[in-house]
Amino acid sequence: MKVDISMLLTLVFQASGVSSMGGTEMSEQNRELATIFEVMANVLDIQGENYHRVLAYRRAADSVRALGEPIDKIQSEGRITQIPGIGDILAAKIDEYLRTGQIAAYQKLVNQVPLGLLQILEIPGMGPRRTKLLWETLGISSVDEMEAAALAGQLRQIKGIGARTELKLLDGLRAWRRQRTGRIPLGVAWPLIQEIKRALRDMSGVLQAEPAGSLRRMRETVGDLDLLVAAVDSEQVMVRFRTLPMVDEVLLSGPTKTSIRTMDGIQVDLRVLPPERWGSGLQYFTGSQAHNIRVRALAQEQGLSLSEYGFRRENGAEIVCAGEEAVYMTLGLPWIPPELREDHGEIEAALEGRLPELVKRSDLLGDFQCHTIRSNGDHSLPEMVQAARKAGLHYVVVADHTDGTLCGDGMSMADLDAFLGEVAHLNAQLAGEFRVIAGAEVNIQPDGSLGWPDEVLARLDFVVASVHTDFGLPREQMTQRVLKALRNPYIDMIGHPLGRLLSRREGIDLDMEAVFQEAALRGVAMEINAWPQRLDLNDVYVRRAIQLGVMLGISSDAHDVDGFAVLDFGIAIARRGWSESHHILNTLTVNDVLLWRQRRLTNSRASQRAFE
DNA sequence: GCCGTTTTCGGCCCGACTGTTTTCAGTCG
Repeated sequence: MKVDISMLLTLVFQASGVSSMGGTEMSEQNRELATIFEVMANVLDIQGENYHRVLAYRRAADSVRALGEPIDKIQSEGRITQIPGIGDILAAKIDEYLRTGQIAAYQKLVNQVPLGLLQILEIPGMGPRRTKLLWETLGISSVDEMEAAALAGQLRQIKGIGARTELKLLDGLRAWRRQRTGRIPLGVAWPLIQEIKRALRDMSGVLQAEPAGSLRRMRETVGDLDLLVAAVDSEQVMVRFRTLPMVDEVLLSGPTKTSIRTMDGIQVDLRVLPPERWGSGLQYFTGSQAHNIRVRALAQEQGLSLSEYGFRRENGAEIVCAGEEAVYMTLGLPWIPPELREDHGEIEAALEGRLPELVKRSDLLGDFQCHTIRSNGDHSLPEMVQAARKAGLHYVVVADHTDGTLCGDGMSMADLDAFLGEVAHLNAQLAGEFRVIAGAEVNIQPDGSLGWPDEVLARLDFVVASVHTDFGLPREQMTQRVLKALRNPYIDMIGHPLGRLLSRREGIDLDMEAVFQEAALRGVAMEINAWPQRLDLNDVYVRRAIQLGVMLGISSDAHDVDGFAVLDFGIAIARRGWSESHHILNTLTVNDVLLWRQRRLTNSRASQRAFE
C-alpha cells in the first residue's frame, strides 16, 4: 500500500499539533520532509530501534523544520550535508524525495506499523515500549481501541501496567483528546506563568522564581509550562503550588517536582532547586533538549558530567553553579541567551565568539503600527499617543486601516485632512518629547494594487501595506500580488507578511524568498507583528530576512491603550531570529527613520527617471 | 544515523517520578 503523504500529514498534525507549533513553514517541501523524518523516528522508536538512530531522525526533522530557506534551493547549491544532523544517508533520502516526491524507506516503514500507533504514542504516559506492547499483545492499533480496552480493564493484562496505570492512561487519553487542537500560544502561557510565579515568589524562603523550558526560550507556542523555584524548604512550595486556585488536578508530586493541570487543561510543571544549584538547574530546564545535548557533549570532552545539579569530575568532585553564567563559563563559553538555545548554530557561534548582541526591549524607540477609533481601535488618537509614551516609546506610527479592508469602518480619504490636522496639532503640543507619525495600513488588493491611489499615499509619512482579503490565492498569484505592492515607492513596510492567525488560520501561500529579495532590493521593511495571535514574521523567517539584508520593524498592532505591552513578544521573536538592534528599524530615532524612508523615495524616483 | 584536532568506529545527557516491582522498566523532560 502506498501511503498518501498529505493524508498522513493531516493525521500527524492532528495528533501532535505540529501545524500550529512551528507556524507557517519556509516551504511546503520543508514541512513535509520534516514530518516524514519525524514519522520515521516514531516508527523506528516503536519498533525498538537503536535510540540514537531514532534521535538522529528527530534531529534531522528539527533541522529541516528550522531551515530558513527552501530545501530544494539548498539542494541545488550542494549544501545539503551542511545542515546539522544531515549526513550522507539522510542527504540521499532528501535527494530521493526532491526527485520523486517520496522516500522508499519511509513507505516501507509506515507499512510496517498501523498509523494509529503514532497517535497512541502522543498520549501522556505512553511511550514506544508500551505502544508496541499494546499492539503486539492486545492488537490495539488506534486511540479508540485503546480507550475501549482501558475501559474494559484489559490494559492491566500487560506486564508493567496495573489498575492505577490503566486509570492514568485513560486520563492521559482524555487530556490528549482535549489538547489535540494545538499548543498553547505564548500570549496565553506568559500571563499565566507570571500569575503563578507571583503566588510562589511571595513565600518566605523562596529566593528565585523563573519560567523555564520553551516558555523561557519564548517559543511562539508551548506544550506545557515550566516554572523553576529556588527555595530552602521545597515541601512548603509544593503545598502552595498544589493548592493554587487554578489547579484542577495534581498529576504527580515529589520533593523536587510537581505537575498539575489547570482548569483550562494546561499542564504546569514546578521544580524546586536548592539555591546554590540554581544556575545549573535553570540552564538544564531551559533546554532545549538539543541544546543541552550539545552542552553536555562539550562537558564530556572536558572530563565533566553535567546534570541539573551541576558538574561532576571523574573523581567525583563537584562544581556547583549558583548562576547560569557559571555553567557556560565552566565550559569556556559566554552566556547564551535562552532565545537562541535550539542548537541552531548558537554553540558554534559561542565557541567562535560571534554570538549576536541581541536586540532588547529598551532598544525600541518607536512603534510602526497602532489603530484608533478612526478604524477598528478602541481609543482616540490622543489616548493611544499617551499610552505609547507610557510604554516608554518616543514615536508611534498611527496606521489606521484604510476603508474597504473589512477591518472596522476604516479611515476614508475624506478623513485624511482631519487626521493630518490632528497629528500636526498633537506634534505641536508634544514638541521635542514625542512624535506622532501620520500613517495608514493600506490593503493589498488581490491584483497587487493598493487600497488608496499613490497621490493620497504620498501625503502620509509612513505606509504599511497588508493582505487582509483573499487569503486563498494560489502561490504564484499571491507572490505577484505582494511583489507588486513592494514595488510601490510609497510602501514602507509589509504588515504581518504571513497572514496567519496562530491555531486559527494558516498563513497565505507566498514565495517568501522572492518577497525578501525584492524587499531588500527596494529598501522596504518587513513587519514583525507582535500581536500574540500573529507573531508574524516568525522566528525562522526573521533569521532568513536578516541573512538576505531585509530591514525589519516591530509593531504592536495595538488596538487599545494596553496593546503596546505586546511589544515584548515582538522583541522575543526578533531575538529568536538572531536580530541585533541594527536589523530593527524602530531602534532608530524618529528622524533617522524618516531619513531612511526619504532615501528610498529619492532612489526610487531616480531609478524611475532612468527608466523613463 | 551522525560525527570527528583523543576519531572512519564507537560513542551518542542524565536524573526524577511512578507503578509494579522484590530490584527496575518505562516515561518524561
